[in-house]
Amino acid sequence: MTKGGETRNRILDAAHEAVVAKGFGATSIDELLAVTGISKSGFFYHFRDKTELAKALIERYFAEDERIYDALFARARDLVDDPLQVFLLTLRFLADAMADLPRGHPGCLVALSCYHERQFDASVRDLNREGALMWRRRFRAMFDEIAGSHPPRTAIDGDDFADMISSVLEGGIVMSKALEDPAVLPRQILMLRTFVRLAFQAGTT
Amino acid sequence: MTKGGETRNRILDAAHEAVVAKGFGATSIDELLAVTGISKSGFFYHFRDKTELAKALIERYFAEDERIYDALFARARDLVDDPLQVFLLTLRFLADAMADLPRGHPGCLVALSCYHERQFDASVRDLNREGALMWRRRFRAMFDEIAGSHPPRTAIDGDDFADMISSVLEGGIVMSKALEDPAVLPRQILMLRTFVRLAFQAGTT
DNA sequence: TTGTCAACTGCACCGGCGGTGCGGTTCCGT
DNA sequence: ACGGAACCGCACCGCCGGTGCAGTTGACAA
Repeated sequence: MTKGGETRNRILDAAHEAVVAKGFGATSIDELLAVTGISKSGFFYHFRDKTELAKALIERYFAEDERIYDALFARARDLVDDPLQVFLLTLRFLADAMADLPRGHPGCLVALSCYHERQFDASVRDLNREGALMWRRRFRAMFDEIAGSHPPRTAIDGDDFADMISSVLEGGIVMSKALEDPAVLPRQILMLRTFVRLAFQAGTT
Repeated sequence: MTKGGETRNRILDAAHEAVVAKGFGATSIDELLAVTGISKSGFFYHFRDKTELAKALIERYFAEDERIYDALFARARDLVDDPLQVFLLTLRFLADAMADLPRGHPGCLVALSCYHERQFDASVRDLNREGALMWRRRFRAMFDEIAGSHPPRTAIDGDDFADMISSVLEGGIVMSKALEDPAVLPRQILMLRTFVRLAFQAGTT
């Protein structure tokens, strides 16, 4: 990591913390300068403008997101074999992980960008879209794998199923925030787990 | 309606349109003045500050939201009797209504407030919480009514079920925006319908 | 008819913020 | 010894949220 890269990361760290806490619009550049101890010129050396900061933030967010899901799925695959059980266990892990966050999920940058306080340019929208499609592909693959051995009880479109996972996660975060109750998100993830179970399992357990 | 009330509403109309299109932070007061033709002093005569504008916007949004759901449920109750069928039909109506919006759902003010571009004060948070609880009560009542005649296939908490409805709606809006595809939201509502069907119906249809 | 009050207008001004421009400095690798 | 990456310092701009205050208009009530 070059020295420039380190500074850039320090700015991104500070920015991420402030943005999830207060939103992008309410996070001023001056404030990030104060936290990181960098000068204004230094900031604009690394980022052309605030929008580019947002882009970098989202890119980093997706990378981290990928890493987390990979780890969660891998852990579940180590413990069970059946694709359906892998997915159900992953959702359980995810719910546990969300429940362990004392102040709840800090907020998803995709949703934050959608409710763009500032009108972002096309590149941010494309980034967002690509991220959402990444989720769709991931969960869609899982759906196909499960459906291979467990015929769904009712006709379900794979993409719709995949989007449902993302929707409940995004919606769960929103509802957790709105209700000011961090427990809502993990409980919603478990509801999603129930849905998956009902969709694929013949039994009533 | 007094003259003052009319002007206030005109401001709120303009504000609502701009806010769902660009976010709260990106909507300037000056811009609202230009659209409504009112003076800056006039604006601040009606609203102490921008936060109070947000509050008024959210209050109006909830009132409209209540009205819409009441109408949807009433229409469904007119057509079918069984509580489960009423709910399934309502979800169908809702999906159709969302599909009819040419540019998709413009965005929910609750989610917008949660991803508060500006840090809103406690009163806005309370308003948001009250709105989310309103949803919970409404859908919870529906759940209880259905569960009375249709024992769920698996143990489901009523509040979690109710929040699931809100979550999928909120998440569906986010995913629709992220994927830049208005069709995602209605499809997610139909997925939700599938979930409700699976949760309560013994048959596999 | 006069007074009163809600509902504004017009204008000057403030501080914060995003952003620009530019000249200088420090330090690291070659 | 030199060039370039990685900054610092500072002056300046325009927009925006917000304040303060004096003045105007029109409806309605005494």
